[in-house]
Amino acid sequence: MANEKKIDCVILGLLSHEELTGYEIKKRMDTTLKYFWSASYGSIYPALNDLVNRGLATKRNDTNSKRNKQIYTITENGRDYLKKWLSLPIEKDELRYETLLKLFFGSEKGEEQALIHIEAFEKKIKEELPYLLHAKKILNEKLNEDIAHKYYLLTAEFGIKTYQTYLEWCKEARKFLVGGE
Amino acid sequence: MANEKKIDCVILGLLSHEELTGYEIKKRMDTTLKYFWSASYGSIYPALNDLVNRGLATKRNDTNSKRNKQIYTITENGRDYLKKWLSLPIEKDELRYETLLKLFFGSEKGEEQALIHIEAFEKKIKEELPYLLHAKKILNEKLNEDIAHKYYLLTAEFGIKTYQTYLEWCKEARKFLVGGE
DNA sequence: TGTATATGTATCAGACTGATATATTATACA
DNA sequence: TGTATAATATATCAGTCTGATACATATACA
Repeated sequence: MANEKKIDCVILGLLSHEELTGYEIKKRMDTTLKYFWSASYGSIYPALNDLVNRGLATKRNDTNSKRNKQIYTITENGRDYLKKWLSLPIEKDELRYETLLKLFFGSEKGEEQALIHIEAFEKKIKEELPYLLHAKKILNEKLNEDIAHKYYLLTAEFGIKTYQTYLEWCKEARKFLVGGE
Repeated sequence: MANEKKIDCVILGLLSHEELTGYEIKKRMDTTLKYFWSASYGSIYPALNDLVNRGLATKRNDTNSKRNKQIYTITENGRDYLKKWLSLPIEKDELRYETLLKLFFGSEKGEEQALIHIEAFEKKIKEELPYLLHAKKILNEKLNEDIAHKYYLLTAEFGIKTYQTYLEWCKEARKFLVGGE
């Protein structure tokens, strides 16, 4: 145990809310989950096959659709597996910010280059923040419709608060770099 | 190009400041850099051999030490390579927080379990924050001793601000989960 | 003297990414 | 109505990196 592959757990987590295709799972990753997790096709599709083989999910061909859609559904075993994983202590929370890495080694290239990276970071955060704010608004309105919304809201709130802090830091960092101190 | 392996760049970044052994590089990763980057022995040692083969670093046996120490030094080519990488736009800033992932799927196990994860997260942040605050103090005192300290300070400040925000979020999240709304 | 901890190098199975290939269907718009 | 473009959908793979482990020596200290 404790050898739960992350990709299996994320997929089961998503399937615990709704039936999905591999493509739809990737979309959820790239929109909703991207603020704190990510996954590639190269891990999603093999994992889906594996989950079916282990009886944690079932696969059926969507006859309604004209496409060759494979719809995946979580099984009771899959739900148990997910619950067990959710009960285990967190193994790792990891930041992997290339911006901070390049800034840390910034003396090699100087202030001008550091400012470029900070401003690019600021721009990206400013672009993404509205999506989080919008999600918060919608989730607050529909808070009673689904128990899961409460948990979604907590993670959205986390993103909003940290992004706002990032923007404050950007401002200070720019000032610090330009104005000596 | 733009095919710079991250591990090569981090190592060259560290070597641009001082000569180091593989073991010391790992220590820097686990102490200073861990707030925004990480690396394992499994990538460090092969990368060091590779850097030497490509002429970006040199290796010499420490004759002073009784141990079989290999000390690595950055070359001029290595410094150029590092500078080039520092000038390239940031490819990816990534958060990988298992805490948020488990919280997002929290409805499956309920509030009690969610609180456990939030409190564990809070505890870890509270333990780590003093190190960042201490680093900030030291860096501020020695700001004039080394140009690099200015850049170290910026990343420490980033960590402090975000960690403080995390703690605020923890407080609110606990309140939100316990007190209905 | 013993033993626990720190220093130091190295390797490997397995997880995951990023890119790419391939094909079909929906949609925009001319 | 035709057609180019975007979106949907699945799949694979070389290469990167982790986490674990193995092994050996040096140092602190009891």
